[in-house]
Amino acid sequence: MDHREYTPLQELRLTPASYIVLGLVEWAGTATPYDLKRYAAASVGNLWSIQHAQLYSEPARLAKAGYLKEKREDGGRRRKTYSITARGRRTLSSWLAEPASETAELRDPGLLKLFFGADPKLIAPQQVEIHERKLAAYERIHAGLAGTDLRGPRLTLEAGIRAQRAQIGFWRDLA
Amino acid sequence: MDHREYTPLQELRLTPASYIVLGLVEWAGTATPYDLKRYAAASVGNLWSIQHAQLYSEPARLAKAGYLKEKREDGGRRRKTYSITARGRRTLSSWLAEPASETAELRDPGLLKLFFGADPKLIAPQQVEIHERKLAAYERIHAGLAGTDLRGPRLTLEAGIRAQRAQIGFWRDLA
DNA sequence: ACCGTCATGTAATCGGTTACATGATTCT
DNA sequence: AGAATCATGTAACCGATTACATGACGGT
Repeated sequence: MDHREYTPLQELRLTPASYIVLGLVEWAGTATPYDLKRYAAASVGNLWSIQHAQLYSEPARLAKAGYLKEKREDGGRRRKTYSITARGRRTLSSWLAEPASETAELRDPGLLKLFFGADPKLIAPQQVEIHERKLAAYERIHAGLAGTDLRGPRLTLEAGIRAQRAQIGFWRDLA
Repeated sequence: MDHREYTPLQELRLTPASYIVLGLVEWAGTATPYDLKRYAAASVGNLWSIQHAQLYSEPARLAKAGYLKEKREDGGRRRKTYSITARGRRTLSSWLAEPASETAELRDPGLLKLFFGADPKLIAPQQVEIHERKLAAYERIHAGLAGTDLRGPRLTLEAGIRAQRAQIGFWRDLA
């Protein structure tokens, strides 16, 4: 008797990058890797950046596993266009429904230097500058989002704004 | 005529993990991978965590490139012990001296879900809980550091504490 | 025509993670 | 004595980054 179970198309680990792709494709309805690149750069990229090459490999992986549908255009470039499948949609929404258990790390190169004894006077000014620039960018985008129905991105930006303000305060006090 | 330049022992990219190892080894004077694991878990790990397996491979890489000296003990376990070389020290301190240009990303799984439309009511409570726990841990460690000469770690913790407070505020307001 | 930048994609490499393994201690 | 946890290490895999390439298009 054969006890092997039915294996789904492919077993793969879903990483944050996977969910980013799934999320963007669902939002867009249909997208080529290059579209994804532009969407990501203008939105999630601020929170969680992705290399453009991965926006080619990751959708392919997801398609092979049945989360996305892949369609190749016939003409010249033969671009690939992706759309989300029912399975993909289910996976995405159940990910959204369960609370995130993992905690984020700071992973700030500036802080790392500080940890190992870098001179605060030396690095603080640049850090202030960096975070202020980020803050300004966030606020600009946030303003552009007012009145739209993009609630998620708007809220996320607000979190980012608070984070930048906190860091600016920290480095200011140091300098 | 031969134009090849003198090549250093090995060309390798120094990643944050490299500097963490260099920094810890310099601080400790001498350390085995297992030592590094313990040091990291108790200190930098809060800011930038590292898998323990990498604390075996990374020192080996660094040693091959001349940043660390590797010594194998003769007895039973034949453990490897690392210490920093002059080259390693130079590299570390010049890294410390130049300001960090790259900016840190939030990379918070909770925020990522929020971005893609997760229900705030659903995830906010857990996020508050997570960040409060982190905050408490940081404050405990910070208290234990008072009066020591570990300036870098102390300052870093203060940054972490501010960051946690900012996030707690954000998620509280959401809920 | 030429040059630079944007558009679009593939290939190769490697850092980092996960999985696997086994000896030593401590606890019950 | 057996179980559980700590100590210590290697192997394999793979996601992510870097490098490489070429076509289209707008400006000079």
